[in-house]
Amino acid sequence: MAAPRLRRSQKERSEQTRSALLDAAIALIHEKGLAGTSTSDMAEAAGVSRGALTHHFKSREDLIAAAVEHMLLIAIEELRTFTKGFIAQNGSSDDIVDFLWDLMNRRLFIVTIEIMLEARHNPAFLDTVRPVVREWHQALDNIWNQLADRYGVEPEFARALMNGTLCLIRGMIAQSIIRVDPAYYAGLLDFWKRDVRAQLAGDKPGTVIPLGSAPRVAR
Amino acid sequence: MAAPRLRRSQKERSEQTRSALLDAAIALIHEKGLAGTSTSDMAEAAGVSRGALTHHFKSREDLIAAAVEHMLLIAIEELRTFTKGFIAQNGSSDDIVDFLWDLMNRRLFIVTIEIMLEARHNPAFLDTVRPVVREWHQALDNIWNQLADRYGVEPEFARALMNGTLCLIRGMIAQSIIRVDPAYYAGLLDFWKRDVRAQLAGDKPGTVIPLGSAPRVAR
DNA sequence: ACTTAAAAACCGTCATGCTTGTTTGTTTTA
DNA sequence: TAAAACAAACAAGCATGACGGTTTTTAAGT
Repeated sequence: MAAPRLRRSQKERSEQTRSALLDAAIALIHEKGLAGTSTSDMAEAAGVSRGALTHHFKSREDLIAAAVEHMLLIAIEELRTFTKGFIAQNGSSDDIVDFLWDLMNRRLFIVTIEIMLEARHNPAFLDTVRPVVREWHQALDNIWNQLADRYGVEPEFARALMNGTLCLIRGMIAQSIIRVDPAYYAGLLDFWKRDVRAQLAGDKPGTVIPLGSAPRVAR
Repeated sequence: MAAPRLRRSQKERSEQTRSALLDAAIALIHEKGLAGTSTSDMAEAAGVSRGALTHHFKSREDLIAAAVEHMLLIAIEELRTFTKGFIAQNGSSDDIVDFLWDLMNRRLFIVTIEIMLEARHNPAFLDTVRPVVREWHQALDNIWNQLADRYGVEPEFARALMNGTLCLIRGMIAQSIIRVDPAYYAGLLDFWKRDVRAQLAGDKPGTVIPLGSAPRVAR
């Protein structure tokens, strides 16, 4: 944005500052943590005054909640786009695992865990974010069902498998905060992808066995 | 503690207040989050004055770090005790999964994730907690090795499997913050336990197949 | 087209409350 | 009597929400 347009409609002005604040909030929560992100920080990062912030959001918490909703709605959109492509191109379960890993690794996991930890002891905040989180899980269920269809397994089974995938990814990212070791995580993910493949092919016994990245030793 | 002993040695007094502060810190971090835990809170919860707190710890961060170390050392001790029992009683991989789930679910995961999120953007703090985290992982590796021995698989393989277990558990607890559904988590854990069993029995093809809790449908 | 009044967006200051670390004083033990 | 443990008051800083004032846009009205 070289030179801001000299004349913008009220709606444009409003939407632009609002949007800038939402983006800044997410970026700051990711970078400095929720507790380390003050309203002044957010206003400054968004390039607006603190007064503008208070004009658009009635409290800090209100802004945070809106920012999280904003982020999740975008993620849901990405997920839906991916799902369409997945169906169209006959994707494999590996693609889903990779996609979720990338998606969560950007900012999604860190920001959501910051939010969840706050929500854990702030019931009002929890109620605020609950609806959009529900929407997120519905979008996930949708792709799980597509997967079940594709591999001819029970939806229940696919859901368990994929929820497990998400949990594993969450846990891996959590660990990656202190243990920086891309190869380790890549290995773990490969391990899991093979496992998922085998699980989905479970009705064809012959193909199931070769899991795990390391050779086994006779007992 | 009805009536505090009227006469305690300096060492006793010191150790008692120190210990009370460490315990209070962990309890409060678990209950109200790291950011929501002030030095006044900790002193009050420990039943000592804030002056006593500042006498024993040179800063809030110093106390927090000591408390985390305290917590992890206890967890390491528990892990070692369990490992001994595991070997003595010829335990199964299920026992390990159950043990880790219980252990992490008490306070360990929530508190560590609070700490890790802080450490993520506070290098000095990260350096402080790193050594004890390393010790924790060494204790874990130890039990992984025992497991590998027991099932006659490559240590590398057992480590991958068990690190995956830990990641899964972490992710599950993270999700459990917003989704309260014990049956769901129990199911996921069963699912995983079966998978681990199959993986460890991987060199005996015939026994591998029946994973997953839901029946499969022909394609 | 031009003026003008209202509304919306925006800005900056102020008051309040909380937190931390410091410091000075008191009690308990050695 | 000295030192350690403990207690309480103090000072400085920061964050939030409130508030009064300013600029920009909109919508009439003529």
